[in-house]
Amino acid sequence: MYAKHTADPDQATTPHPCESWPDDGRSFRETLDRIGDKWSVLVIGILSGGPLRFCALHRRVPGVSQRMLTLTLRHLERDGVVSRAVYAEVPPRVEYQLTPLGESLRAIVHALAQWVTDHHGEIESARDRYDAG
Amino acid sequence: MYAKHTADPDQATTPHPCESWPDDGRSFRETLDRIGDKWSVLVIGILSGGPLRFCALHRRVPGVSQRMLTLTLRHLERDGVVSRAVYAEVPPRVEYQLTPLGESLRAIVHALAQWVTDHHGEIESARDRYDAG
DNA sequence: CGGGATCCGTCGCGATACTG
DNA sequence: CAGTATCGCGACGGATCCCG
Repeated sequence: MYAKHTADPDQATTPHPCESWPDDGRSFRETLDRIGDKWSVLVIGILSGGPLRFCALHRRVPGVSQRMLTLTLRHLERDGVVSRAVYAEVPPRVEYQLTPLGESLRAIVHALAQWVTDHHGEIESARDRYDAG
Repeated sequence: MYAKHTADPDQATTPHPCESWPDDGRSFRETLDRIGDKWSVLVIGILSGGPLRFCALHRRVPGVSQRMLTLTLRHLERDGVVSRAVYAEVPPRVEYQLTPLGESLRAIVHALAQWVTDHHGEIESARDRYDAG
């Protein structure tokens, strides 16, 4: 809206992609919506321990429904983050595991898990303080 | 709702032998729902560049409505990630900035931003491949 | 066992209008 | 400038049934 007042692109004032997102955050959003949706991070974190079958995965994400787990896995598979291996056996077996692309997310997901673990108490007390005041 | 047929509160007695998660994901979810919601990461990333007023923030997250920006900021404030400073002036001025807790998220948010930037192309081609096959 | 299809409630989220 | 209030739609997500 207001970016017409000068011919000079304002990229000179953006040293880090974080403070002023490239593409104004739109291309970020597309990807972020996958990584940041309700279950993706949990699934990626769990799969970082090794390949798992659907049921085992389901057991380890307590709140998720089969539908959402299926959808999450489909999205992650579409984005090339997890791979799906079907073994034509009886009973049928399907194993999911991280692709190299997914592996490259491990550090971030683990850092996030660590952060949440470390600061969960702080956040809870912050909420109490906010709700009290 | 359904836990009437047994005296055992199953939600607290599931010692998941989780290989990769520090907990079973419940407390993780509570916090993750805030950090991982649609706009929080973008807002935190932008605020990592320094304090900003509401309008400036709004301008830097083009897709967000004022309503969602307000709600996001309220949630982040409640969780102690963002602080809100009101200056009783005319015109009114409100500045948002990261708290120390929020600062501790900078590295993760930045890493996430970097990852998205680095792998956005991979993900797009993965999607094309998936949609084609 | 894995998961697609369907029904359906909830609410996230945007658009709009109004206040201080 | 910095919000709050209200409305409404569409996506999200759970429950259920059913098939390979």
